[in-house]
Amino acid sequence: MTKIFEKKKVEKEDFQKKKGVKSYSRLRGMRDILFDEYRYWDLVIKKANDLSRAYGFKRLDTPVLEKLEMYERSSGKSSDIVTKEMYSFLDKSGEKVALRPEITPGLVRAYVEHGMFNMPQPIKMFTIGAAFRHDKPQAGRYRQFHQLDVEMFGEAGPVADVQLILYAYNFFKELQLDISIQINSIGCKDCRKSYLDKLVKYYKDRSRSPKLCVDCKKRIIKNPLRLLDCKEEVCVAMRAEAPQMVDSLDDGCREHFVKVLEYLDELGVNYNLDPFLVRGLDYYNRTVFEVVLEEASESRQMALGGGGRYDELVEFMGGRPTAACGFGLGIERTILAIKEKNIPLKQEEVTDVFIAQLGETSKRKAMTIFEDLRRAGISVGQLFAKDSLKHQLEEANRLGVRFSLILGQKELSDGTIMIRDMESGVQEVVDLNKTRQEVEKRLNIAKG
RNA sequence: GUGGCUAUCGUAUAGCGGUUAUUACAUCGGCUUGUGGUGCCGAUCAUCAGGGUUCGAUUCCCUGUAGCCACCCCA
Repeated sequence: MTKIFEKKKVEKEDFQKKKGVKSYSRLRGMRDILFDEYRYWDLVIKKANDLSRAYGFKRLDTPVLEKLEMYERSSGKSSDIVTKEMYSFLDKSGEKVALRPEITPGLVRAYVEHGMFNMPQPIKMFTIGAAFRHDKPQAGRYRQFHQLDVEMFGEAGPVADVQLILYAYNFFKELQLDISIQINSIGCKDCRKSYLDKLVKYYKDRSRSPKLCVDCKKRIIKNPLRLLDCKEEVCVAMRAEAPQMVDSLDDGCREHFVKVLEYLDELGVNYNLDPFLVRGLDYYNRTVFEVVLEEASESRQMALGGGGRYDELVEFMGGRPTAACGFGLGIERTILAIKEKNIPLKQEEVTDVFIAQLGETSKRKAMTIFEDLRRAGISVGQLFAKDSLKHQLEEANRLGVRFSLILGQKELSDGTIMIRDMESGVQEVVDLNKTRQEVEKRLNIAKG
């Protein structure tokens, strides 16, 4: 290290020590959402609001912090999300609480707690908010991430499933992303039971079970359904011959699933039947689906969203037996996909006119004019914090305004104000009392 | 949680045992003390942290941290 360098470094450290300060950085897997990023957020949130309105879903937000027990019960005490990834801790009163690892349970809780079964069914709701999982971070995967969550309670028929899938489908399509829907039915608790017996029997066969990977040897006992989505080569090969859930559906479940698919065909929704699709949460039954990006070019193959039916969950969470279904989709992942596809964003909001001031008295007057123009619906830029005209016009230029108003001592004493055309550089002096009219006149001409 | 790759000004980068650590954009100042956009001049700003090897480390090694990639899982 050179001497100069060393000296500088020591100075910096000394400075920090003397002041008693240090700098901090974000926690791992956490992100700040900066100004430019918000342009994407606005786009996505607007699409969510528009579609929710169109399909009749209303917004409902619940707290990010809830009782730990609630997630253990709903998402499943054995699920990875609950056992390995949840941020849970004791609060100051000693209560076991958790930051939500997913959003659905909170919405179910709200449905039950507010007695929504007494309202006209179905109840259709959506929420946009943060969820937390202590995962190992990667692109599109953060410890605090945001989901759009859409749920429908009190409708058992296939139209409910279809409307949700359609919502998800249109959401991505209208954001110009090429996605496909992976869909499957995992039956109800009755027919799934007999299916699982068949499945376990298949895998326990002496010709197969010794070859299974380590994880699958556990799965066969703990959660046999998950045998199906193992990525190990041997296990993938083995599952080709395995009995499929769709063949074991009972009459009710089969009829339901067939109807869902018929509707989707009718509506022209591009879907893939995936007999091995199972989801990571315990509460699903019948229809399950995932949204994946079509682009084969990207090696990254992350689900943008997923959901399904959970007809038992409301009762399981202490409510009246209520059929329900829903889905969640990742905001960050959606934005990542939009960025990777280079989908152009709308231009930022334009500012119509800038007001510059020179000197204390004109600053006061300029602030009043700013308010007048603002109330008249004109979008006005300003930099009252700086006094030099140079700085102010620089800012005006950054904002891309068509006209700048300049108010100095001279204008103020004459009762006038200067209007500068930023393209031509032509400046005119007009009556201060007619500022608004003069601005409006010029803006109208400029806009044609 | 497991394995791999990476880490230089705000951003994007060059250098790879001895340099005044490169360049561009951005930022700030000046040319122009009441005038922006293009021009010219100048300035500020970085080797992720800690240890080791070495006469000497930004460069090599180890550990930590963070990001990325694959897996696990999922959004």
